Amino acid sequence: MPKLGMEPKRRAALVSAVIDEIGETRSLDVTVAQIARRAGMSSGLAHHYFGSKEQMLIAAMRFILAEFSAHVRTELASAQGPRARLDAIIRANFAAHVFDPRKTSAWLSFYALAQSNPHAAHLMQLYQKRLRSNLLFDLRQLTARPIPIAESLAALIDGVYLRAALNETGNRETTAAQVSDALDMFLRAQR
Amino acid sequence: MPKLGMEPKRRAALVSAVIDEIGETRSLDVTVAQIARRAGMSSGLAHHYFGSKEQMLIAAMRFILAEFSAHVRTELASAQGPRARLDAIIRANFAAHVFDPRKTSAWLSFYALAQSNPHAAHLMQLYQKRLRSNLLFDLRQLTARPIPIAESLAALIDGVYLRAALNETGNRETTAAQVSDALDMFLRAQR
Amino acid sequence: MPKLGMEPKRRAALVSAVIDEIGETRSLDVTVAQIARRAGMSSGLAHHYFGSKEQMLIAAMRFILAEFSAHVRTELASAQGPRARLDAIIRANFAAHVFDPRKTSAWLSFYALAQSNPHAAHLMQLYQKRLRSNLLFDLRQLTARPIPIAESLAALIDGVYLRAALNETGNRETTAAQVSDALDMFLRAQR
Amino acid sequence: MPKLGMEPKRRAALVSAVIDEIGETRSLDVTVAQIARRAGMSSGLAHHYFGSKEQMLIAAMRFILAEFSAHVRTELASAQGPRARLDAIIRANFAAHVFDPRKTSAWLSFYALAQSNPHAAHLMQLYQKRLRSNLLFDLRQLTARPIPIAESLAALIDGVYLRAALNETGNRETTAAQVSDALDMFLRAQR
DNA sequence: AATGAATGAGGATTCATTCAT
DNA sequence: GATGAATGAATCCTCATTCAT
Repeated sequence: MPKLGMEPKRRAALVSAVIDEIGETRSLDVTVAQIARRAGMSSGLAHHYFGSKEQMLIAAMRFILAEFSAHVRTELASAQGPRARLDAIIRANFAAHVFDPRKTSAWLSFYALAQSNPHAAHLMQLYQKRLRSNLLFDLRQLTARPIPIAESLAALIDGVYLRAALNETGNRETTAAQVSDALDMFLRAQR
Repeated sequence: MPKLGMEPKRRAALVSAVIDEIGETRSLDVTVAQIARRAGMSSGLAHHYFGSKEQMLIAAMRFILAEFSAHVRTELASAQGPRARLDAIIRANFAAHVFDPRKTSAWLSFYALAQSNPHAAHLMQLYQKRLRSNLLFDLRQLTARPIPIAESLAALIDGVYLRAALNETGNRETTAAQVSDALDMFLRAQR
Repeated sequence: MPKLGMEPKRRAALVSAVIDEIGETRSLDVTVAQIARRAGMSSGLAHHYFGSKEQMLIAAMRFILAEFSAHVRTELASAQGPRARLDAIIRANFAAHVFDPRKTSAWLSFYALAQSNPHAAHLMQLYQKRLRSNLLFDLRQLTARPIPIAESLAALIDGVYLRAALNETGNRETTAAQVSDALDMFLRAQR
Repeated sequence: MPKLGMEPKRRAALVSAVIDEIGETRSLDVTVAQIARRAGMSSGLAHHYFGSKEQMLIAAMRFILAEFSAHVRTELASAQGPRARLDAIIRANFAAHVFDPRKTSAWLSFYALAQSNPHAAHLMQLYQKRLRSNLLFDLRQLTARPIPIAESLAALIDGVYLRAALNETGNRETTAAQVSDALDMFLRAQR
């Protein structure tokens, strides 16, 4: 059974299985056995690749974050001008794959995990810093008080995401528009 | 040793212990034994009063919610006019005892729990509905489009709270002011 | 099922089960489940009382040591004069219950354990110190060079015990006599 | 990479790794993976050469025994007369490489293993028989009662070694002298 | 009411061994 | 020969829950 170059595939399958499993149970109370079974391998192999359950969870979190970052970059690439770029960021935050119930469920669980797990906390801070600096970069060109707006906007994005994750209404278009509108208000109020 | 009228005290001690324990471990991974010990009784007695661990968690969540609601009412009682009342609500959301790390930690954990536990989900919805209707009541007197503003404001409050819970910066005055400012922007933009 | 005052009984039953189990498998590779079953309880309860498997092993070692010490004291109590006391000590080291295959097997395993386990090492040192000081006390009255004789005698006792444990010849009378004879030679040589 | 004549080297490397690993962990709780890694090969290859972990342990024990035997022969070769030969044997038992903590640690672990493992028991008996017959051969020329002295001397050697293994005092010169002195006493007492 | 003894299922992790390549 | 992927049984330990007293 052992094949060459299986490691990346196995790891990817496990990370995906972690997200699926969290999405299905809607909690972090998933067992390594469940994850491994879903990924089509034994629990022993899962440990062989990740060392511990915690590492699997962190890898899943990292994956979601990386995927999200990639999406932000893609959206930004095709945006013209600071206001359009801000909309691109907002859109990325509420894109289909980010809003996928499996992902929102995982993300919300990771918020809780970040309270007690240093690795998760670190990743969460990374996400927050990136969002903040992305927002600041464009806001600086649009307003004289970019910092409070960036912070409010970041909080708003997280808050909207949080509520959406909990209610699973999933009205994505509305959601992104709602945040974009709020941004308009912030900007107009500064004038 | 059985005394009359102990039940309310025992239940209160347990609820308090649940919150303390969650606050200390910063997660829901607390054991009934830990909770009971902290509350000064045996784990058997804890079960006697609550039937299950889940009920203890729900009771703790309910307690936090009730305490918060009471605080909102108190703040509202001394507020004059719709704008002042909105500030009262905002203030209540970031009051010392609500912002207490033990409470934010518990609240964030409950967010995660609400995904998989129907009782927790129900309480969470209750909280959200109350906040929404409280905001709407006053916003209706200040703007022609109260609903989107209420929703954005609610999301902002939750987002700010979420970020605070994670970062434990705990700069409460700033936080409340930040949200109040955002509200001003929302209102001004509507004019 | 829970009864009052069960703890001492349970602990004693577990300690005895540990020794029996080690004696039967003739190694430390015994499982908590086996021990608990032999002691007539669940593995959970075994952990409840001892916290860990290691603690159970240490408790068993401590028990054997205590039992041995008590026996030495008993033998010493009825011995008259230094030479007779030394014989009493030697006799105690090869008494029936000490020479019980279950005990020798456990003791030999503990020798190995003492290499890597600090608690076991500590108990082993305790045993060695006691033996040494017991021997020295009487040797001081019989010879001008008590220390080397005490050390040789202690090593001889341990060596004879070790060989007996391995070979299970169990010729106890011969064994004790052999050591006593050696002691005579040591003493005569000093004169 | 397969080279001719690698087998003896691989086996030697593994045997050496077993001893090092036991010496380092001071217990038999070493994994095949650790051993193989230390020997610079995969765990699969280790099995290929030895078939099982048990065989590796036995091979290590056999190696130590063979090395020791060779050393005894060397020492004996340069000894003149029975008393000197006995000293040679004693010296060999406490020679630097035999007294090496890695070796004493392994040897003590093998004592424990010999209780439950027939192969280990067999090797242990082999060692004991050889020591006994070596001692007897020369004692016969020095005393009328060679057997009890041989047995006491063997026990003394093992006991001293055991204590040294546990305490790691490693005062080799003293140790050998102590045993040689004891032998003198035994012999003098017989006269 | 109150205790804490008792259970036993469940879960993470380890590891010798096998085997496809 | 050589690798290391893969398995899965085994084991320690935890913990919610029950229940005799």
